[in-house]
Amino acid sequence: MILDSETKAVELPDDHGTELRLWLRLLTCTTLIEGEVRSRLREKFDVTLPRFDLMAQLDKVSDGMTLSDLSKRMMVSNGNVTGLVERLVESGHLDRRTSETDRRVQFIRLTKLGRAEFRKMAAEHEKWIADIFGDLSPKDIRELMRLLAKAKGSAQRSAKARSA
Amino acid sequence: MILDSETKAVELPDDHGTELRLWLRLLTCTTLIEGEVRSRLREKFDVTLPRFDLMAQLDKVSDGMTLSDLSKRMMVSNGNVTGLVERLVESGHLDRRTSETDRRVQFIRLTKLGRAEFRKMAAEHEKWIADIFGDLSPKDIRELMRLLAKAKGSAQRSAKARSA
DNA sequence: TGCAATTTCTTTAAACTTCAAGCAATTGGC
DNA sequence: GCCAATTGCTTGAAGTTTAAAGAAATTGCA
Repeated sequence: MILDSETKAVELPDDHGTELRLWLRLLTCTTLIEGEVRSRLREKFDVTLPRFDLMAQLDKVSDGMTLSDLSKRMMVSNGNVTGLVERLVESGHLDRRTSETDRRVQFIRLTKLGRAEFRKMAAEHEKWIADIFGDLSPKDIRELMRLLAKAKGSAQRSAKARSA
Repeated sequence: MILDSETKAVELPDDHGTELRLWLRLLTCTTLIEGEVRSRLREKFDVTLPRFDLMAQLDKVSDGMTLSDLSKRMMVSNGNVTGLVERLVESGHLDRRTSETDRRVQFIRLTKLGRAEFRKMAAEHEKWIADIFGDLSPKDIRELMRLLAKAKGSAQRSAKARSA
């Protein structure tokens, strides 16, 4: 143990091991849960996770969303969304129509079928998530929410500093 | 607001909203950081995240690892690892040799080049992560570690129960 | 021993993903 | 109005990923 002049424990200047371990744990945890959700979606509804995620974004709004909005909210590339939407229009879950005022813009909406199917899946999905986090107390959840918000803020600060 | 007989706020029996919000926040946080790490790896070292992750697994051991070990540790499919290893052998970062006692098994190792390049990247990577989590106090980190461990355990319990 | 089950790895098809380049439309000076 | 910059979206190439099926080798048990 290393102590400073006032006899408090201090870190070595470049020991960044704890942050790295935190990141690996965060990643493991997310990957584990994501894999579980992916399996269940495929098994029960024969749907992929990206499609579910995209429909989840659209379910939040009634009047549709542009491709750019979707890619920002899903934090994936534009080209990615183009392909996903294409396949979901093909399967009858989505509906696209071009903006009247800006012919570059496409508004994407859930069709009646798409919304109905999504709602069924979402109800199950919510139960799965509740079970997956079932061992956490309400207090644990509040603390995690708080600390993750702080981590997110920190990551955004770091990303912004780099790109500046 | 719903109150129980002792006048404390209670949740509706199947309100699983808090767990869902927790999951979304966890996912957002991880996606954000992962994207940032991916960008920096590409920008500074022209390497993809999956390749970095694979080399990170191999760097932990001196005598190599089988493809199955790799796929378990990375939590990805077997076929996925086959392709990644193939490309990394091609580029001279990895080395494969067949087990003498079991001809199905391939031991994969970092080459001298591979290890040298990885070490350089890893040192930078560790600093990036430290910066990304820079706003968190040591106590925040400890708490997050603890709660994520609990979440992981809970998720594993849930996954196991389903597959049983 | 014999052979069914298991394990290790590869292959295949389809989907997902990013990045970079490019096209079309709009916007914002001037 | 003109035109450079920006915005919204698509395309193409390369790579990653999964799920499923299959090949090869080993194991275990009757």
